[in-house]
Amino acid sequence: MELKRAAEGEKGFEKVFAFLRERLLAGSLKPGDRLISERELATLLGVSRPIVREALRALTVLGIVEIRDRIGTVVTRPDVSVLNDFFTFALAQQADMLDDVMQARVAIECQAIRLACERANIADFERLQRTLAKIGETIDEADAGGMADFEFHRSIVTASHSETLTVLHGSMAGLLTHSHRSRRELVQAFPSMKTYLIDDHRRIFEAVIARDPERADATLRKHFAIGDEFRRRAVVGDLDKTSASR
Amino acid sequence: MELKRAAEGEKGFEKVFAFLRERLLAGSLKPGDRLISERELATLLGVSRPIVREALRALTVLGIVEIRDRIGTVVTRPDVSVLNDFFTFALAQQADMLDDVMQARVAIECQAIRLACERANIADFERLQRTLAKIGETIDEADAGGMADFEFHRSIVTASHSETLTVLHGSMAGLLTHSHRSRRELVQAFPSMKTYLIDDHRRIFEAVIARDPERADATLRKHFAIGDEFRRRAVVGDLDKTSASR
DNA sequence: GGTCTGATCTTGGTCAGACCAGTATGATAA
DNA sequence: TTATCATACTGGTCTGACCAAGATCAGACC
Repeated sequence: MELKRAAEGEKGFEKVFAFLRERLLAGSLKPGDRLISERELATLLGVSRPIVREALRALTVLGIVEIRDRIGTVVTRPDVSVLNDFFTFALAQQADMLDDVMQARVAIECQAIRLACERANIADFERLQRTLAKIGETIDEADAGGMADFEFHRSIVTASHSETLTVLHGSMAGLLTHSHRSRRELVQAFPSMKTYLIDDHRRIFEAVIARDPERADATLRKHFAIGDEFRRRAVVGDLDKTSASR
Repeated sequence: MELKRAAEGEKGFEKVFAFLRERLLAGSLKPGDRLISERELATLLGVSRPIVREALRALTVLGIVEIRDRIGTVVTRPDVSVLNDFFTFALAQQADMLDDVMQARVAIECQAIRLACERANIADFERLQRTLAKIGETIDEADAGGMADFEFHRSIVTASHSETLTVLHGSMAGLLTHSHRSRRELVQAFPSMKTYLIDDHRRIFEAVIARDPERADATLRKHFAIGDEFRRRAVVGDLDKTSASR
């Protein structure tokens, strides 16, 4: 059997990992299933328990499996946290990747809003409306304001009813949260940004309500572009063109 | 120090993982660095070696470090394979996620082509031209044709010069490769699709050359939409009205 | 008879020490 | 100075053991 040969050919960790991988991919191990105990797995595959634990731990960080203390190991549904971890580490080692991640976020969100225009239901509309209102209410608070902004954009993605888009967006949005907040801090100093924030989001909302993908996409893109412009000016210290003072 | 408290508060695996995570995120451990040996790490953190190995293995599957036999553990640059693994597992357990992943791919690629219009250089143009030509040459071969198609789209993303987009696209494109190929198999049976494939890709190429983001995005979107349409018809077994379009 | 309680089995979590097989290095011999 | 070889590493793995706490089931109690 090639399966057995493969299991014998690889050693230790790889053997166990491959063994479980096959079951997972083949579908014989589905979410909710309990794996056999570590000891059984060890004797079954002819390896030691520490090795088995390595493999299980590997699957754990991949979000495939969950090790429950004194209960057993169960298969879980793939989770966002993996991507989160990945992007976190990736970003830490390449700070210049931040703009890059932002691009990816724009990509996801623009696609999401198109889908949202087609698939959003009443509940989605209501959530969008709520979060939009929240943006108006919290316009003067840095933290709450940033949160509201985040929630609004997340609602858009949720309304797309696309799990993959939601997952990807969620994993990146976390990293970009502080960027949201830093933008919000600018708002405090420069009231003229308020109109930008409120009006822009409202226009986006209206486009979704109108179920107009093209307009929604374009409006959202413009929204991001303007946000970029603000940040660019902030770097140069040239924020006066919006109001006065400095 | 909270750092020490955290290290003491958590146990075993978490302790080691958190310890390394901090160094990685703080930047005191950069790609290329060699970690101290497993034994040292174990005594340093007051845990056993198997536990250290669990943590190292976890970082390995996350693509953060690489364990080299009899050499040591070195920090690597985050790799695509993690996302690949994740999507593979995720897809295996939720087959209906395929269309969803396709949506994400469209999202990434449309954003990428916009960036490509701005940032592509001569080399990118040349690669696009080569892959475009390849599509024409291999139009009658299922395998080679699918590969050429894949390469063309990949070239677009590469031309965006965005690492994140490239990584995401790469991790999803693999899963969708066979979908490409199955489409190609249809080509064999229905020659009228040839014009669609060749002309569409050429139009996309021209839009990039013209450095027109809007047109490129729109053309690419249409390309995907038509592809969807073809697949839809294939399901219904109604592939004759190809040149009609909508 | 039904319910509660507790001993026992099992599970994950961890440790200590050991052996192997190669690598890297430095000391010794040519 | 160079070439060779012993030794001190490294990761890779195994064995066997202990702990704490959930799971289970038998026996005691109501």
